[in-house]
Parts: sequence; C-alpha cells; structure tokens
Amino acid sequence: MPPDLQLNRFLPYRLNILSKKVSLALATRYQERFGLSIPEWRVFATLGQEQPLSSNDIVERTAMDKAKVSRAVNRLVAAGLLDRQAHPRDQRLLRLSFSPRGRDLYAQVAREALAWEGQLLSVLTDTERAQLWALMEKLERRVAEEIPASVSLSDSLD
Amino acid sequence: MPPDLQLNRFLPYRLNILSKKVSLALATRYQERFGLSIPEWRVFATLGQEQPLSSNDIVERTAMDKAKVSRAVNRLVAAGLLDRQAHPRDQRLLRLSFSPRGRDLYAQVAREALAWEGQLLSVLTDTERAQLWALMEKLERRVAEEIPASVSLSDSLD
DNA sequence: AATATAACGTTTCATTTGAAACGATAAAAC
DNA sequence: GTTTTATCGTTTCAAATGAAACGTTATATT
Repeated sequence: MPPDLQLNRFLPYRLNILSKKVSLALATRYQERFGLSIPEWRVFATLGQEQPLSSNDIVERTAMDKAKVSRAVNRLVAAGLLDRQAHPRDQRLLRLSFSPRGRDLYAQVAREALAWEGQLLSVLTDTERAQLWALMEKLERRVAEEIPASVSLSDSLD
Repeated sequence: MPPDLQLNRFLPYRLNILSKKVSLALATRYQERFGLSIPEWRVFATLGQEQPLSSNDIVERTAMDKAKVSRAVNRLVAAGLLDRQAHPRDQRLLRLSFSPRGRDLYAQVAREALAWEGQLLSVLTDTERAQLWALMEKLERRVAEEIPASVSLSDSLD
C-alpha cells in the first residue's frame, strides 16, 4: 500500500509556498519603489541591525552565499548607498556601513516593510502572533539538528 | 527617528530562513538517496496526488515556471520514471503519469518524506500542529490578497 | 469555412547562480 | 622568524534559470 502523502498537508511544501508568496509580495514593492533586488534588500536590512559589518557577517546572518553577497554589496556601493572601508586591524575584512543616502533610503524601506508586515499580521490576534513565533522557533531548532553538518545553508535550493 | 525593524522578528525573513532550512534538510536526503533534484521531486510529488496531469497542471500546483517543469519532466521521462502520452482530445496537452518503476520509486520517496516530516513535527503537540496549520492558512489567504494580480508566483525570487 | 486569437509545451538566449580557484592577508605551527 | 595553514572577498566558469519567441493545436470571431 502506497504511503498517503497529502501535499497540501505536507509541511515542507506548504512552508515553501507560503514563504514564496510572502517574499514575492514584499519584493514586488521594494523592487518597484526603491529599485532593490532581494539580495540587495537583505544586505541592506542586515546592516540596519548593526553597523559596521563585514561581508562574512552578512553571509552568516542572511544564509546567502558569499558570491551573492559580494555582488549585492558591490552594486550597493556603486549606487552610493554603502560605504566600504578596510578594517584597520585586519585588511582582509571589509567594514560596510550605510552612506548618508543609504541611511535615508533604509529608513524609508524599513518603515514600509514594517507597515506591510503589520497589514499581513493584522489577520492574527496577539495570542496567535505569539503562537506563531513559538511554533516557528521550535521547528527551526528541530530542523537545525536534522541538517547534516556538511551542508551549508547557502547551498542551492531550487 | 529610524523605524526599528528587528530582522529576527520580521516574518518574511524568518519564514524564508525556516523554509530554506526545511527544504535543504529534506532535499539533501532525496538527492543523495534517490538522485532527484528539487524540481524533479516536486513534479513527482504532484503526480503522487493525482494522475494523469498535464505539464500545465503541474505548473499551477507547484508554483514552478513552465520551462522548469518542462525540463524536470523530460529528465524524469528519460530516466524511465514517467510515461508521457498525448491527450486524446487535445493534442496540446500531455498526459503524464508514473511508469511502473516511477510508481515504485514514488512509494519509497513518499514513505521517507512522511517519516522525516514526522520527526520534524514530533517537537509539536497535536494542539500545536493544529495551530500551525490554522496560522499558516490565515497568513496564506491574507498574503494572496496582497499579491498584485500582474505578478506570477513562479517569478524569480532570489 | 476562413481567419484571428488563445493555450500548451519546447527552445532560445541573456542573466543569475554558486562551487571552486584565486590572490591577499592573518594566524598557527614549528 | 620562517613556513604552513586558514580566512576573507573576488573572480571564473559551467550549470541553472526564466522571459520571450516559437511551432503546434485548439477555440473564438467573422
């Protein structure tokens, strides 16, 4: 008897679809309004958390691979949105930070991203939001144990 | 004052990371054990739900674009895992179904996928699982309203 | 019926991707 | 202090990607 795999009740599948829809809806906005690609937005948002960061810091925080980060950073620097300096004590590292224009743009994009998230989450009560975070954290911890140590998160996924 | 966007409390970001980890953990298994790429596995799993299907049916059900589906189907047919016939009443459509070997392989892969999902979900109680489905469904319905009609889900995402 | 329009799946082609090689710098081993 | 090993970021190159063009078949319009 074949196993009964119901795709629309299969967590990896549903998670992929939901994540894709959310990313797409949001990406459409900041691409059209701010001219940022997804990798660029991710670099940007990461620097919004903490500055300065090296490229490698961004790789670790975003699960993008280092070539992709390198390219996104180069585009942002070329666009005058980031400043790139050498780290004074370790010449291998970059010290990436917002330029004045970058900081302004970040403020705009972040404001809009938060507003958008608010609209999305408005279908959930406070209790449900708390549940959502708790569930996602449990799953994330569990799946981290499942991932073979040899595999990098930044590996290709489809 | 800049908006306070905490990335690890920003749903699109966390959803992306979780989905990526889950897909990666699972993909690693069926790539190594069964030689299936992610697009191939998705075609396979879709046919596991219902047979026969046209390529276009698979496009709609998986949110992959039609070129990707075309390629995955061709590889699976070449590997002797799928049968491809012309639809009797509409020559434009394919009638895709498992070959005998494909059906056997699907049974194996599906069994393993379900077992793996079971391990993942074992960190949640029955109540929590029910919550998870309910929350994901609410979010998915909400985000569907947000996506501009002009944008296709199968568009590039990163 | 003849013509125009639309739908399906493949192919083409320019772009994106990421694994691996690379040069440059720093840390570790000896 | 010299040599080896490791780390950081860029570049290279082959493979994957998807938008658009295409050939084929079906449907709509006239």
